[in-house]
Amino acid sequence: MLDQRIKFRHLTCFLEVARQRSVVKAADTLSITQPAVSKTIRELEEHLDARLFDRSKRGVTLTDFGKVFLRYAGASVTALRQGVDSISQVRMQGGLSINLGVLPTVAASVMPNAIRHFKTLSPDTTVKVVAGPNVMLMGQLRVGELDLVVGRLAEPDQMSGLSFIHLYSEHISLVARPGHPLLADKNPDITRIREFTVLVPPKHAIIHPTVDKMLIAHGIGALPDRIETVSTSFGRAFTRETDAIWIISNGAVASDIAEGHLVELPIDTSDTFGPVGLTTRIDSPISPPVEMLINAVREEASRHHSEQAAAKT
Amino acid sequence: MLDQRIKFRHLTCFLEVARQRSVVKAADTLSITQPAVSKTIRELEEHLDARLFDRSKRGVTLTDFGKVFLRYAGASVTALRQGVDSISQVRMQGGLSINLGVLPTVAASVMPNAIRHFKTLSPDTTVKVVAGPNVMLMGQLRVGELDLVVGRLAEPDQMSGLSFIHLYSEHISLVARPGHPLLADKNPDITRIREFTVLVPPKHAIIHPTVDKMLIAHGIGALPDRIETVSTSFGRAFTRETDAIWIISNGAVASDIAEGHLVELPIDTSDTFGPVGLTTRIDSPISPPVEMLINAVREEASRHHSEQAAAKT
DNA sequence: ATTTTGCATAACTATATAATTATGCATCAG
DNA sequence: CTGATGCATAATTATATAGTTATGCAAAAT
Repeated sequence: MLDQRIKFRHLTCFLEVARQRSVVKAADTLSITQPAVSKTIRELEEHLDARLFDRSKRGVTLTDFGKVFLRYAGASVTALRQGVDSISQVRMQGGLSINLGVLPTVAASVMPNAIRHFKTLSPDTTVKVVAGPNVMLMGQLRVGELDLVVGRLAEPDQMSGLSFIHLYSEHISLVARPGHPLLADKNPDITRIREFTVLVPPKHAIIHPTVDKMLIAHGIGALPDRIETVSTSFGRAFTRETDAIWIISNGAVASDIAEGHLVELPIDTSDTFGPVGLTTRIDSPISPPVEMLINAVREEASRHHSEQAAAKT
Repeated sequence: MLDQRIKFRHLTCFLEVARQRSVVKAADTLSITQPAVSKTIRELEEHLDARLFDRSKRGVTLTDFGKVFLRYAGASVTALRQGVDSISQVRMQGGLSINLGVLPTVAASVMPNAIRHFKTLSPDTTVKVVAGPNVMLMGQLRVGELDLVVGRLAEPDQMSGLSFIHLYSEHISLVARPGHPLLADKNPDITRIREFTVLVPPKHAIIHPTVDKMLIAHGIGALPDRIETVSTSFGRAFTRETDAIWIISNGAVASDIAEGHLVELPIDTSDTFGPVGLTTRIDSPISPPVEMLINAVREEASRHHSEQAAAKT
């Protein structure tokens, strides 16, 4: 049971004594007298009903209890400090803000609902949504310009210092407009896509290497007539109006497929199965607002996913 | 600046009022009178120099400040609660313990040093190291029996509810004893490995599908003479004493290769490049001791990695 | 138009607190 | 042996606290 009488004074004093391994020095930096420190520590020990320091005549050392408690005490005061800080931040800027990077896969599927849900929970937090090539987003995330990036797991060499939270997995799809010539055949020869314009992800896209591998695995070499694009809005419009074939992560076109605007080509893309999730920095702790957004995205993703699974049956 | 006079009484009272949206109800559940709650909230507001609630005649609502502060206040009391809990845990069990799952890749390379380093930082924390098939370890992690699993990133479908922190990436190696017949040729025909006994990871190993794909890509079908094993000690001994070829993640045999006990076959395994890292649960927050261990592993991994890079030049 | 609801304020009281100074006591260095 | 170091304890004091009861007051409900 938590002793309500514990003040932050006790914790900061404890932390200072632990850091300095000395009551006298701690008293000095805290600008109070030595007996005051002694007494404060004793109070804390009484409240916790555990000895935190071993006292000797040559300084003090943490007991096992103290060593353990040290971490939690630090976390506790840090949290409160952040709380006080963010209050003044709200006062100055008129609100908190989250900077969010969004990759194409989720930009149109999971994220709109997730953010909508988050905004009902926390309407005063400004969410800034940034789209762009994943290399750029990961760079910004690492530097701290972004708090969170949602999308496919980036290539290993870009992941240093970053943490990945899995949401679901998806594959890459080849889609075309309904009534596309290739679809006339029930089991079309997939190498025939070389006869058409193909929209492919550009070099810097996460799925580029995966797409390459898949094409090779299916015996399709270099595509003679190709357009490289990241723009799903362009890809969507272009594919619906021409005979072009669009190679794109499934999430980006899932709703279009469901609504019949686009049709998936019958090709085995199981090799392209890959994880979609949330990427964050490791070093800086996740702030509560970001944590709330993460939860909202996770919830929405699982809902979204179960819907998709249901739709397939 | 943090007001030292803030007590946990203030925070818990604040949290309760925020939760109930009512001073009267909060007073009830806290078993004190309504004016006491009013006063406590006012004190907290004075200490923070910010209004936390809008008072109306139909309950109270959080202000923007209050909404923001709420999260941090929650985090702060949670941390202290955990601290108090872990003290009693230490008292009962005579020490904290971390349960750690270790996959073969890192069992012999990164982890020994990492844990040694961690023990110098936190000698009183018992570290229990569990090895085993990854499916089992991931299951235990999800249930809470393990706090952390270190190794290759598991297949997407096992990653739900888990978070992955990238450490480095490695590929899969084909190794044999020095002086192996295949090595007589400078550029041996790799399909000839079918002529030998091959040790391969079993079905439930993380790298199993990757190995399968690689074998197919190199035009090697089913292996006629194969032994499936997870045991690196068996694999190591068997490979050194016979003409068997061992397909195993590079990390598990890196030191043997460096010391000349085993030799890598010259085969392109770049497709098998994959992330190695730390897997944790998302929902339960990472406790300070586990966080320290994570840092120790990360440090050791980057040191280890830079050494490897240096060794290659 | 009352009554009820929900919170604030005031007045009061017994404790608790947060310091202080003065002092004691063991250990360690010289 | 002596003094310095480092912490604990005691005595003291002004202030803060954590509650209490009693009361007020505006909005909402009846």
